[in-house]
Amino acid sequence: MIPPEFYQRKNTVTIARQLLGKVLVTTIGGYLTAGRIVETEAYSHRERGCHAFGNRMTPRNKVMFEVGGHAYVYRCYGIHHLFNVVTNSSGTGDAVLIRALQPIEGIDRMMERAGVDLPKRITSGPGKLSKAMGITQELNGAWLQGGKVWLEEGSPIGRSALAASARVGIDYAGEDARLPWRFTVRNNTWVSKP
DNA sequence: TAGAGGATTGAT
DNA sequence: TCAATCCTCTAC
Repeated sequence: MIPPEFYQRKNTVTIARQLLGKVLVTTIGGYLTAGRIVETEAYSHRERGCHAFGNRMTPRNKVMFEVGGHAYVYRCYGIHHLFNVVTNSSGTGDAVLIRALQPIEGIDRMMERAGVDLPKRITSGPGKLSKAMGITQELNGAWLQGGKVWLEEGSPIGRSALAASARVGIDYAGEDARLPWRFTVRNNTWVSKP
């Protein structure tokens, strides 16, 4: 299990990069499901793409201001749940969005939850991967050290296999939308299509 | 308290 | 290209 210190470092962008290759595990509903992280996005309170921009705290995003190592889950477009890992120190407001996984354990269960019949369709985006893993807003604020959800060490991603690009779906962030803070595993089938 | 809009998805 | 769908935030 990855210790709290991993999440509590200052540089959220570095954490987002290092999360690639690690394994997200949930035991929701009594079923073990796990997937290797192949796509992440960093969000810092210093830029407009982030819910916590300008240290703005609301009932929705208050978990982002907890100390690194918590889960931040929120509903988007009234339909989808998005799963984030809170980073940095208490009161900062940084997080990393998990956008795509390569299924490892419980693939049948994940397909059933997502309502699809092809493994490839399970995690083709942040909304669907949350559904497949059983992640709901009940996990908002969960401590990522066992219990229902946590991360494990996986296979590290080599420098040549790592790609950085602009983040998705935050046009409203203006200049900040162009920051190369989306990290993917190059040529990996499971990375979401833009 | 009303109104606008969103870190998405899948069908057209 | 666009609707689904509902919670959250902002302004009045």
